[in-house]
Amino acid sequence: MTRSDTPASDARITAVDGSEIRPLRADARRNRDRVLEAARTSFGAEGSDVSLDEIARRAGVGAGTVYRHFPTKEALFEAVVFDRMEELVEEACALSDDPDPGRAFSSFVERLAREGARKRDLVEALAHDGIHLQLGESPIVRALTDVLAELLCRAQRAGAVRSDISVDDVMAVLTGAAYAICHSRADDERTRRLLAVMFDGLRADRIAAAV
Amino acid sequence: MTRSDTPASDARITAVDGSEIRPLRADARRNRDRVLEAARTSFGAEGSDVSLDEIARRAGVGAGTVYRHFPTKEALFEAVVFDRMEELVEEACALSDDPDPGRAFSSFVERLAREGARKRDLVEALAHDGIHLQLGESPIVRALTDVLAELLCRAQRAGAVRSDISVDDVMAVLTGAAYAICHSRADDERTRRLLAVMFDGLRADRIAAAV
DNA sequence: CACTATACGGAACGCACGCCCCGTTTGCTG
DNA sequence: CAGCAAACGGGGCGTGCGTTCCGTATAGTG
Repeated sequence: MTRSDTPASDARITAVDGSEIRPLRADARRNRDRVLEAARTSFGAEGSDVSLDEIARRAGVGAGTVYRHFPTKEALFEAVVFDRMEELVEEACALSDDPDPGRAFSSFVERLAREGARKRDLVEALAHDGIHLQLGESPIVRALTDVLAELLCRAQRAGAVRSDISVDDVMAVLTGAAYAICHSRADDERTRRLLAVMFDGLRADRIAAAV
Repeated sequence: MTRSDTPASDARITAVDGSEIRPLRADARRNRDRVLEAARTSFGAEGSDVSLDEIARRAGVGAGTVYRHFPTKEALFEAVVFDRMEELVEEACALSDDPDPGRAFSSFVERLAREGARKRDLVEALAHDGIHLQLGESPIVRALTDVLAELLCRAQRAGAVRSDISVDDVMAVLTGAAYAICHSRADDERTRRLLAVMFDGLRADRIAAAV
């Protein structure tokens, strides 16, 4: 959804640019939500290469209806990704005042990695893979990066995370971890081990000499 | 190439099943090599979603010629990947009798990660992403896994690598690292840092409590 | 209830891609 | 050099997918 926190929360819609738009008709809103939900499921499970007809079918809607709400497949994909990122940013903000910076960082990193491991669209978006997001440097990505940077910086100052890496490095590590988990048919145990390797690699103590 | 170490090393060809086939005509062999070379470049740079016509064009050859040598696009992709893996297995075997098991393991893992970071087909193959390889459990993949297992086991016994992970875990980590590197526009410095994080995570000392 | 703007669905279009076919060319052999 | 099997190339076919269009249905309004 372009705006509005929960589906069908309000009849009024705010476009991306902030301008007010006439409220949608009831059936239109319902269909829009269905499409978005189907898209979340489909893109999450299979990534951006699910066909739009398939999404329309799963939403119980004609293809034309999808295009009335989202000008392009890419726009629909972006909407899904943005929603997910928005949720993540909120969660990260909630962790911002955790008294233990190391724990706050770890919690969020694990959350993001696990989310990415089950939502292929997220990995694609973070890795600039598959559909190319126009707004690769959009406000949401920016917000996510910023809040992660905040958590990282605090964790580094607290001596919980190695000091030689940047936010972008962490994002790359996260992306790789999520990709590895969801593409290696990882069960819970393997997922746990892969995350453990990642976390040990991110820790501050014993920075290894480069090989 | 289905067999034969260097392009145009011999006029005789051995098919996948080991049966002898009449030697190729000179122009056929030359074109076959050109196609394979173009495919290596294309698949390496862009992954499996380069069009076959594009590969044919880069090879200076008609599409029909490609299909005379490789029955399907997938077969061509497999041929490229198999070649790469064969090279890697050879390198790994050469490291097998290194007196320092930890170093041998590290060298190969770094080699594999860096190779994957520059050859998208490899990452796709290892991650079962993109084109689905029929021979996902082919001899070459098996060989690569086995030789890596050997290196890993020795490194673990020597106390250089954490003992709680399996070959499949290491393959997953490698895949993720390669993916992260090639999809984050990583320069040399970032690549070095990402590899450092991976290696630190793989080390034996200080296995962190799971988060 | 009638009327209209709004929204719907799915047939249709254009395009790109994997793959095949066949008239033509070319390397090999006697 | 002649003859033929082998190989070539690129036009063409079928399919799937993103996108558009338009005749039909319906929610909102007075």
